[in-house]
Amino acid sequence: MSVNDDLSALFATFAALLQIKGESVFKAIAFQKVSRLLGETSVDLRKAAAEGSLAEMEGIGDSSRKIIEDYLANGKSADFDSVAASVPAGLLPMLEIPGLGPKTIALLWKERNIQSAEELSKAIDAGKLDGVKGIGEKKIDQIKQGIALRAASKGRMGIVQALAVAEELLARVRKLPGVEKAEIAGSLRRRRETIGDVDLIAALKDENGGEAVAKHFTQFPQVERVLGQGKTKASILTTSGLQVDLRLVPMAHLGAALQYFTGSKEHNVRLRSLANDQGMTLNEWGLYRVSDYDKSEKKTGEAPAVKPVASKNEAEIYSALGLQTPDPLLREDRGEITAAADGKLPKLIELADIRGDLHSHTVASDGSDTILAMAEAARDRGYQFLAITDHSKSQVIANGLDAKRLLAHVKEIHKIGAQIKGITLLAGCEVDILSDGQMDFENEILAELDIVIASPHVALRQDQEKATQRLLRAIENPYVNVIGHPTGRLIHQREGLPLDFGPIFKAAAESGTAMEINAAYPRLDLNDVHARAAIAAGVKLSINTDAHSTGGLGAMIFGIEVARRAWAGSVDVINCLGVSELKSLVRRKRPR
DNA sequence: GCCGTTTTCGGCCCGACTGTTTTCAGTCG
Repeated sequence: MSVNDDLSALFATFAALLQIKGESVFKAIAFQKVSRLLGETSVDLRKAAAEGSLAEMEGIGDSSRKIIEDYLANGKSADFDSVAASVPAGLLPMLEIPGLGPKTIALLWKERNIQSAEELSKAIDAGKLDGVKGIGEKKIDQIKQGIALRAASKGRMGIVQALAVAEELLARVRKLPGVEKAEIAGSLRRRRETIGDVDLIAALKDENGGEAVAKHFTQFPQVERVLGQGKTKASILTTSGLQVDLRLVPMAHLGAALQYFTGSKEHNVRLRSLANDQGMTLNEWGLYRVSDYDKSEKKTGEAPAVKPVASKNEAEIYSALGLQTPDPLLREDRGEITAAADGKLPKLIELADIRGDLHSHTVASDGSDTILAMAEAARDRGYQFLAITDHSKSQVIANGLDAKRLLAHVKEIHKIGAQIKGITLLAGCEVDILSDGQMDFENEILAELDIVIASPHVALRQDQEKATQRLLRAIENPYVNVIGHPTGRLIHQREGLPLDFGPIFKAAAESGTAMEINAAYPRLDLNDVHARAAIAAGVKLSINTDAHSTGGLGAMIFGIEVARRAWAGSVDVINCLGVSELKSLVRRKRPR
């Protein structure tokens, strides 16, 4: 964990503590914002504090600045510690129980001295919650279910798995008789790397047909448990442990619902605030003039009885607010609304811009297909080139190639490349970056290759200083063209190297070394935030699948989506170059 | 706690749903 991550976590916990203590919700929200800001920024907080530029970051005021400075100087925050000491630590995880919020947690603590989820379960079973004011039989039941639900749902699911579940359900929803149109919304539509729950939106053929559609939905074979069901919404837990909410709206309001439920929450808050500035109000039904809206009759679950400024599709809503429509993947309140207002949203990279994959494996190391099979599969995808990059000798477990085998492999790749039509094969290697930054092969060997990917595979628990120096040394090697999966992280499994990206991106930009977005789940490494910082530093990206079979080449789309979330255009990605441009890129870095 | 091209004080996004209540509080997304 970097110091940025540590501080981000500290502010998130601080916000939760304030909520439970019942302090101003705005104070808690302010700290939540600081937490998000620190988690996503590429600014090195240690440097920013030293230069006195902390206060320049929007959202960080005097109090937050002092907490950060205190933490940097002393390894802890006195403000935080004194608040933390006044609230039992066991209360914080209770916030994860659905249906249980800070007010109820505080109430149970004060009235019944309940200090953890375990104590809460016991108290419910022993009937000790009877007689607490504001907590009735149903509420107790709801809490009980919430505890069971938290145990049943497995937390956040990886995007690849969640997408598969969601698309299967979406196909079924689209076939239901009452449904005109249906789409995925929520964080899955934004393609976040992990998904808490899935939001589906369905437009009804008949406004009153919601109940029937909801009923069908709850009877799908994927349903493990029904969490709720009405005429505008149904909620289920799937057999795979994923919560899926289906929203049912009239066709005329589909755009507004899609916008609203795609979010993110922060994007929507900023957008609605912008609407207010312009005398309008935005909600899940549409964009309305405040003067009209205030006069309208509003019934719960029905569209307001007044003509909206916009509601049919997302584009007309953004347009009415004077904005370009940001791609769903950009809607994270990371500057997209300001850019949209200035007409400066980037032209994002697309799958069709990709001309080849620069990182793949064959049976020579730990892949399962031959050079020829991989080449044909790449050609079938319309690629102009494919780099074969099997592992180097240190990767014994992956049957890594020693120098002799590698040189024979290079010959073989070139031989097959000369025979096959319609695609250029590049003979490369995924060379291990050893723990001190040395390459797993001598430069004389690397010089025989068309392209070199250098990746960290071992010693992934190094401290920031060591890990950063290690990658810097690799970047400075004239034969290294791409740093593969730079952090080595595995989502949900491994943190990866705690790199200081500032100097790394600077060195990569100056030397003409690309940084990889490894498209294979659970790598997705670099992630969206770091990839965006890389682009800002002038670094070129390389999006690769790290395919270990012909099927693995299909993961490219997930790398593209990370790149889009990083605001990347095709000019930022070397996989969009032609073969000769690519070769001259490699040549430029090498000694003459 | 943070912010300001109407503000250095007074706001801070919005609606649905649920439960415990007779008019509202809490939770959620």
